[in-house]
Amino acid sequence: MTVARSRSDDSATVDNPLDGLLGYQLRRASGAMLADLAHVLDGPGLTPTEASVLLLIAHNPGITQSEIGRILAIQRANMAPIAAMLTENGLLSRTQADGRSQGLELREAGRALAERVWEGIETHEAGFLPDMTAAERRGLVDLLRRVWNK
Amino acid sequence: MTVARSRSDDSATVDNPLDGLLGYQLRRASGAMLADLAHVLDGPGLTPTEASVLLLIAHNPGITQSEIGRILAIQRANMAPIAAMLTENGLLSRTQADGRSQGLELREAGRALAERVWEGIETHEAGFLPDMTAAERRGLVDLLRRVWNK
DNA sequence: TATTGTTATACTCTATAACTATA
DNA sequence: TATAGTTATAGAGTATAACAATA
Repeated sequence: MTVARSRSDDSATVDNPLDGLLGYQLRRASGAMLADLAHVLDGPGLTPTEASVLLLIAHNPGITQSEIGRILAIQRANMAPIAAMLTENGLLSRTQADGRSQGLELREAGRALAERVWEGIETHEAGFLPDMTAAERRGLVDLLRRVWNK
Repeated sequence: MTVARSRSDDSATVDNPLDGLLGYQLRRASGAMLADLAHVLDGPGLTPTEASVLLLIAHNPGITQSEIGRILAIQRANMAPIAAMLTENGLLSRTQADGRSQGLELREAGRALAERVWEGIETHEAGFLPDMTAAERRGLVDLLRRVWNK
């Protein structure tokens, strides 16, 4: 028999109605991984968003700011300072593609940093749910992709 | 045989190296559900955070602000304006527990709103991954809980 | 007309520091 | 000493509007 516990009982088990919600668990899980990632990226001196842009350019030399924004869900207006920062730090070079758009590609320092960032991310990723097989992990990632994609 | 496509090809398939990352997929999935939830809560006039506080109080009458903050990962300092807003809108009543802490419980309007909010959330949740069994969904939620909990 | 890059700006969310009153 | 509630503030992250140049 369970007894209704007074809320002044400090160690009381709290009934969290959000606990079974997909949206709530996504928020908490995402927040936890993002906080850990931010810590990992302190070394390289990048924010998670900047790192994602760096990696996307590394894999797609010649991509434009607008294209990056569409893929990563970053507003065009918010891409400008990110691209400017990467350029000022000597990580990125811009080549005029047509009169209004410029293709982005990494300089040598950018490629080296992207490699370092990627290694950090792999370690970071492995730290979460380490007791899953690669197949199970892939299944989870595929499921999450279906939540927002398409 | 695949051919390296020029980046000036607008419909080019972009190689997104983040696509297989758990952290990235969590971020995108969480963002999509949060945006949809915010839209759902436009009616009740609450933010997702305010709604989560409302529901937690509904299920735990007498709970304190600090306790809510610990459970939902909201700073004590950020709980103050939320509790003030709910009180000013006649949703919440405060009862002095001891000299420094006050137990929170919903007023009748708060209970009614919590009920309405919960129904909205259930519809919202059902809109994502509707082609899953209840057991599959529970499995996913349990997995996500392990990502950040403990 | 639509798109690219840009600037300026506002708004939300979250984090920190400091203070008081109390335990 | 530690905790509860509060205020003030600062920093991200993100959103909108507008503009010039170009397609």
